[in-house]
Amino acid sequence: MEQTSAGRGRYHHGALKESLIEGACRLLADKGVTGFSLHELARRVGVSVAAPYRHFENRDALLGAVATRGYEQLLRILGESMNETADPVDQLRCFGVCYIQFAIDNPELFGIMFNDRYRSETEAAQRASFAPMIDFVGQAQRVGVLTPGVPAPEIARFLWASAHGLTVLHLNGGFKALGIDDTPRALIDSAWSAFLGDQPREDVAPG
Amino acid sequence: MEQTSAGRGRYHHGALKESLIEGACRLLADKGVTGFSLHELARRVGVSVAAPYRHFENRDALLGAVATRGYEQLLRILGESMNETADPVDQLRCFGVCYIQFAIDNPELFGIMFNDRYRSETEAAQRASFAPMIDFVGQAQRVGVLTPGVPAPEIARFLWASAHGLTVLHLNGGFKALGIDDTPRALIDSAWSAFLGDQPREDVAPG
DNA sequence: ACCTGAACACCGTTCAAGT
DNA sequence: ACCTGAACACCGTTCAAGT
Repeated sequence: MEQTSAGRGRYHHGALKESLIEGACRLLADKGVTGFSLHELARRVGVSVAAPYRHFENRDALLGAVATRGYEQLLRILGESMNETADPVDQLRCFGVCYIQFAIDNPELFGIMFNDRYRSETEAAQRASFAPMIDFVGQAQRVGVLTPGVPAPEIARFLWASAHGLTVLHLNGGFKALGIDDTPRALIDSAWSAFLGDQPREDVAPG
Repeated sequence: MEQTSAGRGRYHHGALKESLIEGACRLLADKGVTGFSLHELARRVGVSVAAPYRHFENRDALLGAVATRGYEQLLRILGESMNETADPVDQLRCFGVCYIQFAIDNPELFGIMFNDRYRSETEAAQRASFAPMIDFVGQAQRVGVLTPGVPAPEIARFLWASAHGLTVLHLNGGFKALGIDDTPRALIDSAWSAFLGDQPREDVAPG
Protein backbone atom coordinates (compact mmCIF):
# COMPACT_ATOMS: atom_id res chain seq x y z
CA MET A 1 0.00 0.00 0.00
CA GLU A 2 1.15 3.51 -0.68
CA GLN A 3 1.07 6.19 1.98
CA THR A 4 -2.30 7.70 2.58
CA SER A 5 -3.36 11.29 2.25
CA ALA A 6 -1.74 13.41 4.88
CA GLY A 7 1.93 12.70 4.25
CA ARG A 8 3.61 11.12 7.23
CA GLY A 9 1.44 8.00 6.93
CA ARG A 10 3.25 5.85 9.45
CA TYR A 11 1.04 2.86 9.97
CA HIS A 12 -2.04 3.72 8.09
CA HIS A 13 -2.97 7.34 8.49
CA GLY A 14 -1.59 10.75 9.08
CA ALA A 15 -4.81 12.09 10.54
CA LEU A 16 -6.88 9.21 11.79
CA LYS A 17 -8.90 11.32 14.19
CA GLU A 18 -10.19 13.52 11.40
CA SER A 19 -10.88 10.51 9.17
CA LEU A 20 -12.87 8.93 11.98
CA ILE A 21 -15.05 11.99 12.46
CA GLU A 22 -15.71 12.36 8.75
CA GLY A 23 -16.44 8.66 8.37
CA ALA A 24 -18.70 8.78 11.39
CA CYS A 25 -20.72 11.65 9.88
CA ARG A 26 -21.33 9.60 6.77
CA LEU A 27 -22.02 6.39 8.66
CA LEU A 28 -24.52 8.21 10.87
CA ALA A 29 -26.30 9.68 7.85
CA ASP A 30 -26.39 6.22 6.22
CA LYS A 31 -27.43 4.03 9.11
CA GLY A 32 -28.83 6.26 11.83
CA VAL A 33 -27.77 6.29 15.50
CA THR A 34 -28.99 2.76 16.06
CA GLY A 35 -27.18 1.39 13.04
CA PHE A 36 -24.00 3.28 13.83
CA SER A 37 -21.18 1.04 15.08
CA LEU A 38 -17.49 1.49 15.80
CA HIS A 39 -16.74 -1.87 14.23
CA GLU A 40 -18.20 -0.79 10.90
CA LEU A 41 -16.59 2.63 11.15
CA ALA A 42 -13.19 1.00 11.70
CA ARG A 43 -13.86 -1.27 8.74
CA ARG A 44 -14.75 1.67 6.50
CA VAL A 45 -11.77 3.73 7.53
CA GLY A 46 -9.51 0.71 7.16
CA VAL A 47 -8.20 0.44 10.67
CA SER A 48 -8.43 -2.02 13.56
CA VAL A 49 -11.40 -1.95 15.93
CA ALA A 50 -9.19 -0.78 18.78
CA ALA A 51 -7.69 2.16 16.90
CA PRO A 52 -10.52 4.65 17.52
CA TYR A 53 -9.96 4.27 21.26
CA ARG A 54 -6.64 6.08 20.94
CA HIS A 55 -8.57 9.18 19.85
CA PHE A 56 -11.95 8.90 21.57
CA GLU A 57 -12.77 7.60 24.99
CA ASN A 58 -15.79 5.68 23.73
CA ARG A 59 -18.64 5.59 21.26
CA ASP A 60 -20.45 8.48 22.91
CA ALA A 61 -17.41 10.72 22.71
CA LEU A 62 -17.12 10.05 18.99
CA LEU A 63 -20.80 10.74 18.37
CA GLY A 64 -20.43 13.85 20.51
CA ALA A 65 -17.73 15.05 18.14
CA VAL A 66 -20.08 14.38 15.23
CA ALA A 67 -22.87 16.33 16.93
CA THR A 68 -20.45 19.21 17.47
CA ARG A 69 -19.73 19.20 13.74
CA GLY A 70 -23.47 19.46 13.28
CA TYR A 71 -23.63 22.66 15.29
CA GLU A 72 -20.69 24.10 13.38
CA GLN A 73 -22.35 23.27 10.07
CA LEU A 74 -25.66 24.75 11.24
CA LEU A 75 -23.89 27.92 12.40
CA ARG A 76 -22.23 28.29 9.00
CA ILE A 77 -25.49 27.81 7.12
CA LEU A 78 -27.34 30.25 9.35
CA GLY A 79 -24.57 32.82 8.97
CA GLU A 80 -24.53 32.61 5.17
CA SER A 81 -28.27 32.76 4.83
CA MET A 82 -28.89 35.53 7.31
CA ASN A 83 -26.29 37.70 5.63
CA GLU A 84 -28.31 37.69 2.42
CA THR A 85 -30.58 40.42 3.73
CA ALA A 86 -30.19 43.41 5.99
CA ASP A 87 -33.75 43.46 7.25
CA PRO A 88 -33.82 42.14 10.81
CA VAL A 89 -37.22 40.52 10.43
CA ASP A 90 -36.18 38.72 7.27
CA GLN A 91 -33.03 37.61 9.04
CA LEU A 92 -35.04 36.05 11.83
CA ARG A 93 -37.31 34.37 9.33
CA CYS A 94 -34.22 33.06 7.55
CA PHE A 95 -33.09 31.51 10.78
CA GLY A 96 -36.31 29.55 11.16
CA VAL A 97 -36.46 28.37 7.58
CA CYS A 98 -32.79 27.34 7.51
CA TYR A 99 -33.19 25.57 10.81
CA ILE A 100 -36.03 23.41 9.54
CA GLN A 101 -34.30 22.81 6.22
CA PHE A 102 -31.10 21.74 7.96
CA ALA A 103 -33.03 19.16 9.97
CA ILE A 104 -34.77 17.86 6.85
CA ASP A 105 -31.43 17.49 5.09
CA ASN A 106 -29.67 15.90 8.08
CA PRO A 107 -32.32 14.17 10.17
CA GLU A 108 -30.05 11.70 11.95
CA LEU A 109 -27.47 14.36 12.76
CA PHE A 110 -30.21 16.69 13.99
CA GLY A 111 -31.56 13.89 16.17
CA ILE A 112 -28.21 13.54 17.91
CA MET A 113 -27.50 17.23 18.45
CA PHE A 114 -30.08 17.69 21.19
CA ASN A 115 -29.54 14.41 22.97
CA ASP A 116 -28.57 14.89 26.57
CA ARG A 117 -26.15 11.99 26.16
CA TYR A 118 -23.69 14.15 24.21
CA ARG A 119 -24.27 17.41 26.01
CA SER A 120 -20.86 17.72 27.63
CA GLU A 121 -19.27 17.45 24.19
CA THR A 122 -21.64 19.79 22.39
CA GLU A 123 -22.30 22.44 25.01
CA ALA A 124 -19.87 25.06 23.68
CA ALA A 125 -20.80 24.58 20.03
CA GLN A 126 -24.48 24.84 20.90
CA ARG A 127 -23.97 28.12 22.69
CA ALA A 128 -21.96 29.43 19.75
CA SER A 129 -24.80 28.58 17.36
CA PHE A 130 -27.24 30.35 19.61
CA ALA A 131 -25.27 33.59 19.96
CA PRO A 132 -25.94 35.20 16.56
CA MET A 133 -29.65 34.65 17.10
CA ILE A 134 -29.49 36.86 20.19
CA ASP A 135 -27.66 39.53 18.21
CA PHE A 136 -30.30 39.61 15.50
CA VAL A 137 -33.08 39.86 18.05
CA GLY A 138 -31.22 42.77 19.65
CA GLN A 139 -30.98 44.49 16.26
CA ALA A 140 -34.68 43.93 15.61
CA GLN A 141 -35.43 45.50 18.98
CA ARG A 142 -33.28 48.56 18.26
CA VAL A 143 -35.04 49.04 14.92
CA GLY A 144 -38.31 48.82 16.79
CA VAL A 145 -39.73 45.74 15.08
CA LEU A 146 -39.59 43.72 18.28
CA THR A 147 -40.60 45.05 21.69
CA PRO A 148 -37.54 46.21 23.65
CA GLY A 149 -39.25 45.38 26.97
CA VAL A 150 -38.25 41.70 26.96
CA PRO A 151 -34.57 40.71 27.17
CA ALA A 152 -33.17 39.61 23.83
CA PRO A 153 -31.97 36.18 25.08
CA GLU A 154 -35.48 35.39 26.24
CA ILE A 155 -37.02 36.22 22.86
CA ALA A 156 -34.25 34.40 21.01
CA ARG A 157 -34.72 31.36 23.19
CA PHE A 158 -38.41 31.32 22.41
CA LEU A 159 -37.89 31.71 18.66
CA TRP A 160 -35.32 28.90 18.73
CA ALA A 161 -37.60 26.70 20.81
CA SER A 162 -40.61 27.18 18.57
CA ALA A 163 -38.54 26.56 15.44
CA HIS A 164 -37.20 23.44 17.09
CA GLY A 165 -40.65 22.17 18.03
CA LEU A 166 -42.03 22.85 14.56
CA THR A 167 -39.08 20.95 13.13
CA VAL A 168 -39.54 17.89 15.32
CA LEU A 169 -43.27 17.72 14.67
CA HIS A 170 -42.65 18.20 10.98
CA LEU A 171 -40.01 15.45 10.82
CA ASN A 172 -42.38 13.27 12.78
CA GLY A 173 -45.10 13.78 10.20
CA GLY A 174 -47.34 15.48 12.74
CA PHE A 175 -48.74 17.97 10.24
CA LYS A 176 -49.75 15.62 7.48
CA ALA A 177 -53.28 14.97 8.68
CA LEU A 178 -53.97 18.64 9.35
CA GLY A 179 -54.11 19.66 5.73
CA ILE A 180 -51.81 22.63 6.19
CA ASP A 181 -49.06 23.90 3.95
CA ASP A 182 -46.00 22.36 5.57
CA THR A 183 -43.06 23.83 3.69
CA PRO A 184 -40.42 25.26 6.05
CA ARG A 185 -41.28 28.78 4.93
CA ALA A 186 -45.00 28.35 5.52
CA LEU A 187 -44.45 26.79 8.93
CA ILE A 188 -42.29 29.67 10.10
CA ASP A 189 -44.47 32.41 8.63
CA SER A 190 -47.57 31.03 10.21
CA ALA A 191 -45.92 30.31 13.56
CA TRP A 192 -44.21 33.64 13.96
CA SER A 193 -46.77 35.94 12.40
CA ALA A 194 -47.89 37.15 15.81
CA PHE A 195 -44.35 38.38 16.49
CA LEU A 196 -43.00 39.38 13.14
CA GLY A 197 -46.06 40.65 11.32
CA ASP A 198 -48.31 38.94 8.83
CA GLN A 199 -46.93 39.78 5.41
CA PRO A 200 -43.59 38.17 4.66
CA ARG A 201 -41.49 40.13 2.21
CA GLU A 202 -41.20 38.78 -1.31
CA ASP A 203 -37.87 37.82 -2.89
CA VAL A 204 -35.21 39.94 -1.30
CA ALA A 205 -32.52 41.27 -3.59
CA PRO A 206 -29.09 40.28 -2.27
CA GLY A 207 -26.87 43.06 -0.93
CA MET B 1 -42.35 -23.15 40.64
CA GLU B 2 -45.93 -22.21 41.35
CA GLN B 3 -48.15 -20.71 38.73
CA THR B 4 -47.67 -17.02 38.16
CA SER B 5 -50.15 -14.22 38.45
CA ALA B 6 -52.82 -14.37 35.82
CA GLY B 7 -54.30 -17.82 36.40
CA ARG B 8 -53.83 -20.16 33.46
CA GLY B 9 -50.05 -19.93 33.76
CA ARG B 10 -49.21 -22.66 31.30
CA TYR B 11 -45.50 -22.32 30.83
CA HIS B 12 -44.72 -19.20 32.66
CA HIS B 13 -47.26 -16.46 32.16
CA GLY B 14 -50.86 -15.78 31.49
CA ALA B 15 -50.23 -12.39 29.99
CA LEU B 16 -46.68 -12.21 28.77
CA LYS B 17 -47.32 -9.42 26.30
CA GLU B 18 -48.52 -7.07 29.02
CA SER B 19 -45.64 -8.08 31.32
CA LEU B 20 -43.21 -7.33 28.54
CA ILE B 21 -44.57 -3.84 27.94
CA GLU B 22 -44.58 -2.99 31.64
CA GLY B 23 -41.10 -4.39 32.12
CA ALA B 24 -39.93 -2.49 29.05
CA CYS B 25 -41.25 0.79 30.46
CA ARG B 26 -39.25 0.26 33.63
CA LEU B 27 -36.15 -0.92 31.81
CA LEU B 28 -36.29 2.11 29.53
CA ALA B 29 -36.60 4.48 32.49
CA ASP B 30 -33.69 2.70 34.20
CA LYS B 31 -31.22 2.35 31.35
CA GLY B 32 -32.31 4.65 28.56
CA VAL B 33 -32.85 3.68 24.93
CA THR B 34 -29.22 2.80 24.43
CA GLY B 35 -29.09 0.59 27.51
CA PHE B 36 -32.39 -1.08 26.69
CA SER B 37 -32.00 -4.68 25.54
CA LEU B 38 -34.37 -7.55 24.85
CA HIS B 39 -31.98 -9.96 26.52
CA GLU B 40 -32.15 -8.08 29.81
CA LEU B 41 -35.89 -7.58 29.48
CA ALA B 42 -36.36 -11.33 29.01
CA ARG B 43 -34.15 -11.93 32.02
CA ARG B 44 -36.15 -9.53 34.18
CA VAL B 45 -39.49 -10.95 33.12
CA GLY B 46 -38.17 -14.48 33.60
CA VAL B 47 -38.61 -15.80 30.11
CA SER B 48 -36.38 -17.02 27.27
CA VAL B 49 -34.79 -14.54 24.86
CA ALA B 50 -36.92 -15.83 22.02
CA ALA B 51 -40.23 -15.45 23.85
CA PRO B 52 -40.80 -11.73 23.13
CA TYR B 53 -40.72 -12.49 19.41
CA ARG B 54 -44.05 -14.30 19.73
CA HIS B 55 -45.64 -10.97 20.70
CA PHE B 56 -43.54 -8.32 18.96
CA GLU B 57 -41.94 -8.43 15.55
CA ASN B 58 -38.72 -6.91 16.84
CA ARG B 59 -37.12 -4.49 19.27
CA ASP B 60 -38.55 -1.45 17.52
CA ALA B 61 -42.09 -2.78 17.70
CA LEU B 62 -41.73 -3.30 21.45
CA LEU B 63 -40.32 0.18 22.00
CA GLY B 64 -43.11 1.50 19.79
CA ALA B 65 -45.61 -0.05 22.18
CA VAL B 66 -43.82 1.63 25.07
CA ALA B 67 -43.92 4.98 23.27
CA THR B 68 -47.64 4.51 22.69
CA ARG B 69 -48.09 3.98 26.43
CA GLY B 70 -46.28 7.28 26.86
CA TYR B 71 -48.85 9.11 24.74
CA GLU B 72 -51.69 7.47 26.65
CA GLN B 73 -50.14 8.51 29.96
CA LEU B 74 -49.58 12.06 28.70
CA LEU B 75 -53.16 12.26 27.47
CA ARG B 76 -54.45 11.16 30.89
CA ILE B 77 -52.29 13.69 32.73
CA LEU B 78 -53.32 16.50 30.40
CA GLY B 79 -56.98 15.59 30.75
CA GLU B 80 -56.88 15.55 34.54
CA SER B 81 -54.97 18.78 34.82
CA MET B 82 -56.93 20.74 32.24
CA ASN B 83 -60.19 19.78 33.93
CA GLU B 84 -59.14 21.57 37.09
CA THR B 85 -60.17 24.92 35.67
CA ALA B 86 -62.87 26.15 33.33
CA ASP B 87 -60.95 29.14 32.01
CA PRO B 88 -59.73 28.36 28.48
CA VAL B 89 -56.55 30.37 28.86
CA ASP B 90 -55.63 28.60 32.09
CA GLN B 91 -56.40 25.31 30.42
CA LEU B 92 -53.95 26.08 27.65
CA ARG B 93 -51.35 27.14 30.17
CA CYS B 94 -51.97 23.88 32.01
CA PHE B 95 -51.23 21.99 28.86
CA GLY B 96 -47.83 23.61 28.46
CA VAL B 97 -46.82 23.20 32.09
CA CYS B 98 -47.94 19.57 32.25
CA TYR B 99 -46.19 18.84 28.99
CA ILE B 100 -42.85 20.09 30.28
CA GLN B 101 -43.33 18.40 33.64
CA PHE B 102 -44.15 15.08 31.98
CA ALA B 103 -40.90 15.25 30.02
CA ILE B 104 -38.91 16.09 33.15
CA ASP B 105 -40.45 13.13 34.97
CA ASN B 106 -40.01 10.71 32.05
CA PRO B 107 -37.08 11.94 29.97
CA GLU B 108 -36.22 8.64 28.29
CA LEU B 109 -39.84 7.90 27.45
CA PHE B 110 -40.28 11.43 26.12
CA GLY B 111 -37.17 10.98 24.01
CA ILE B 112 -38.68 7.94 22.33
CA MET B 113 -42.14 9.34 21.69
CA PHE B 114 -41.10 11.67 18.88
CA ASN B 115 -38.61 9.40 17.22
CA ASP B 116 -39.48 8.75 13.61
CA ARG B 117 -38.37 5.14 14.13
CA TYR B 118 -41.54 4.30 16.04
CA ARG B 119 -43.94 6.51 14.15
CA SER B 120 -46.03 3.78 12.57
CA GLU B 121 -46.71 2.37 16.06
CA THR B 122 -47.41 5.69 17.76
CA GLU B 123 -49.25 7.61 15.05
CA ALA B 124 -52.78 7.03 16.33
CA ALA B 125 -51.93 7.64 19.99
CA GLN B 126 -50.13 10.85 19.07
CA ARG B 127 -53.13 12.16 17.18
CA ALA B 128 -55.37 11.26 20.11
CA SER B 129 -53.15 13.24 22.48
CA PHE B 130 -53.28 16.18 20.15
CA ALA B 131 -57.06 16.30 19.73
CA PRO B 132 -58.11 17.84 23.10
CA MET B 133 -55.63 20.62 22.51
CA ILE B 134 -57.51 21.60 19.35
CA ASP B 135 -60.78 21.59 21.29
CA PHE B 136 -59.46 23.92 23.95
CA VAL B 137 -58.11 26.31 21.34
CA GLY B 138 -61.54 26.29 19.70
CA GLN B 139 -63.19 27.14 23.02
CA ALA B 140 -60.72 29.94 23.64
CA GLN B 141 -61.57 31.32 20.21
CA ARG B 142 -65.31 31.21 20.88
CA VAL B 143 -64.80 33.04 24.17
CA GLY B 144 -62.83 35.63 22.24
CA VAL B 145 -59.51 35.19 24.02
CA LEU B 146 -57.82 33.87 20.87
CA THR B 147 -58.32 35.34 17.40
CA PRO B 148 -60.94 33.35 15.47
CA GLY B 149 -59.27 34.24 12.16
CA VAL B 150 -56.73 31.40 12.29
CA PRO B 151 -57.89 27.75 12.16
CA ALA B 152 -57.77 26.07 15.57
CA PRO B 153 -55.52 23.19 14.45
CA GLU B 154 -52.94 25.66 13.25
CA ILE B 155 -52.84 27.51 16.56
CA ALA B 156 -52.86 24.26 18.52
CA ARG B 157 -50.03 22.93 16.43
CA PHE B 158 -47.98 26.01 17.15
CA LEU B 159 -48.65 25.89 20.89
CA TRP B 160 -47.70 22.21 20.94
CA ALA B 161 -44.58 22.88 18.90
CA SER B 162 -43.39 25.72 21.08
CA ALA B 163 -44.04 23.74 24.27
CA HIS B 164 -42.12 20.87 22.71
CA GLY B 165 -39.17 23.06 21.77
CA LEU B 166 -39.04 24.68 25.19
CA THR B 167 -39.08 21.20 26.71
CA VAL B 168 -36.22 19.88 24.61
CA LEU B 169 -34.07 22.94 25.21
CA HIS B 170 -34.86 22.77 28.89
CA LEU B 171 -33.98 19.07 29.18
CA ASN B 172 -30.84 19.80 27.23
CA GLY B 173 -29.83 22.44 29.75
CA GLY B 174 -29.98 25.19 27.16
CA PHE B 175 -31.38 27.77 29.57
CA LYS B 176 -28.90 27.41 32.36
CA ALA B 177 -26.40 29.98 31.15
CA LEU B 178 -29.10 32.53 30.35
CA GLY B 179 -29.94 33.31 33.95
CA ILE B 180 -33.67 32.98 33.42
CA ASP B 181 -36.28 31.44 35.67
CA ASP B 182 -36.62 27.99 34.14
CA THR B 183 -39.49 26.39 36.03
CA PRO B 184 -42.08 24.88 33.66
CA ARG B 185 -44.58 27.55 34.65
CA ALA B 186 -42.18 30.42 34.02
CA LEU B 187 -41.11 29.01 30.68
CA ILE B 188 -44.68 28.73 29.45
CA ASP B 189 -45.82 32.09 30.79
CA SER B 190 -42.94 33.89 29.20
CA ALA B 191 -43.20 32.03 25.91
CA TRP B 192 -46.92 32.38 25.42
CA SER B 193 -47.49 35.83 26.87
CA ALA B 194 -47.85 37.33 23.41
CA PHE B 195 -50.78 35.00 22.74
CA LEU B 196 -52.42 34.51 26.06
CA GLY B 197 -51.88 37.83 27.81
CA ASP B 198 -49.23 38.89 30.25
CA GLN B 199 -50.72 38.32 33.66
CA PRO B 200 -51.23 34.66 34.51
CA ARG B 201 -54.09 34.05 36.94
CA GLU B 202 -53.15 33.20 40.50
CA ASP B 203 -54.21 29.95 42.14
CA VAL B 204 -57.42 28.85 40.55
CA ALA B 205 -60.07 27.43 42.86
CA PRO B 206 -61.08 23.95 41.64
CA GLY B 207 -64.56 23.40 40.19
C1' DA C 1 3.04 7.64 20.47
C1' DC C 2 0.06 5.04 17.65
C1' DC C 3 -1.74 0.92 15.96
C1' DT C 4 -2.86 -4.42 15.59
C1' DG C 5 -4.66 -9.08 17.06
C1' DA C 6 -7.16 -11.54 19.87
C1' DA C 7 -10.36 -11.91 23.21
C1' DC C 8 -14.71 -11.19 26.48
C1' DA C 9 -19.27 -10.29 27.63
C1' DC C 10 -23.27 -8.77 25.49
C1' DC C 11 -26.98 -8.07 21.99
C1' DG C 12 -30.74 -8.83 18.02
C1' DT C 13 -32.68 -12.40 15.66
C1' DT C 14 -33.70 -17.14 14.03
C1' DC C 15 -35.19 -21.87 14.17
C1' DA C 16 -35.81 -26.48 15.34
C1' DA C 17 -37.74 -28.65 19.08
C1' DG C 18 -40.70 -29.21 23.08
C1' DT C 19 -45.71 -29.11 25.59
C1' DA D 1 -50.63 -21.60 20.29
C1' DC D 2 -46.85 -20.44 23.13
C1' DC D 3 -42.44 -21.11 24.89
C1' DT D 4 -37.34 -23.06 25.37
C1' DG D 5 -32.43 -24.10 23.99
C1' DA D 6 -28.98 -23.40 21.21
C1' DA D 7 -26.90 -20.99 17.84
C1' DC D 8 -25.10 -17.00 14.52
C1' DA D 9 -23.35 -12.72 13.30
C1' DC D 10 -22.49 -8.50 15.36
C1' DC D 11 -21.11 -4.92 18.77
C1' DG D 12 -18.48 -2.09 22.72
C1' DT D 13 -14.45 -2.32 25.12
C1' DT D 14 -9.92 -4.00 26.85
C1' DC D 15 -5.15 -5.32 26.79
C1' DA D 16 -0.92 -7.33 25.72
C1' DA D 17 2.02 -6.98 21.99
C1' DG D 18 4.14 -4.87 17.98
C1' DT D 19 6.76 -0.65 15.41
